[in-house]
Amino acid sequence: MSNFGDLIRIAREEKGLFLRQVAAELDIDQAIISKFERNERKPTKEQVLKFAKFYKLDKEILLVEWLSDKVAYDLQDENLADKVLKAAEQKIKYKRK
Amino acid sequence: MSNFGDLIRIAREEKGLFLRQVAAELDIDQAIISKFERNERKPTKEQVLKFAKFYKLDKEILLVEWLSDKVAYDLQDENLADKVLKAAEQKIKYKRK
DNA sequence: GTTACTTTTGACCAGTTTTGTCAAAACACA
DNA sequence: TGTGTTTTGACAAAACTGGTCAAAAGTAAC
Repeated sequence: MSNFGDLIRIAREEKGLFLRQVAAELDIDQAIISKFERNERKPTKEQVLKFAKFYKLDKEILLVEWLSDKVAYDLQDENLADKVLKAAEQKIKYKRK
Repeated sequence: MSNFGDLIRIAREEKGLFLRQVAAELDIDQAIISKFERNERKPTKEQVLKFAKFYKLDKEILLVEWLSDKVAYDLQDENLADKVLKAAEQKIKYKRK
């Protein structure tokens, strides 16, 4: 199962870059990027888009990864997760009208 | 489409109680309960459980309503909502192992 | 083991968001 | 108008986030 951190760590390693370099390029502290890569902290949406652009990753894929990490995190210790997701789906559909 | 606020407002009206009375009973400021009922504020989990107990509503139903409101809110302006929910579902399933 | 480097950890701060309190305003209705 | 309920909004307190930094831990060559 993939997650946001893995995606950006793999992208960085494939390009052979150090945290320091990415940090300088994106103007984000390297300690924070380290935490993003280990899923210890969640980036903001702007940061997600920065990563997508810099690593040339599909914006949508990265955003979905990021948001679903967040949702899964919110529901992690809820045994009601399935019901919640179904209900949320209905509500979102409803709002679209 | 139901939501947390409607459920507790209807429950209160069915019992013919005033906000003041519920507030005293649950030790929550009546202004806040008024806001919960109009979905202007989100309660904490503890508060959700207090309402379930007091109104004798099914705990699970109320929690699902509350959590799905939250998830739907988080994803409201994301056109990726469907993909996000599917991905989150997979992640939760995966974590269960 | 020492050196030279990268990554991780944790303490701290600042800014934002959330939650609670309260009283006044708005509303309902006899 | 008078008596009650509900809603609103300003404010404070508490909790949460996001960023900064330096020290600690890890890695590899020598």
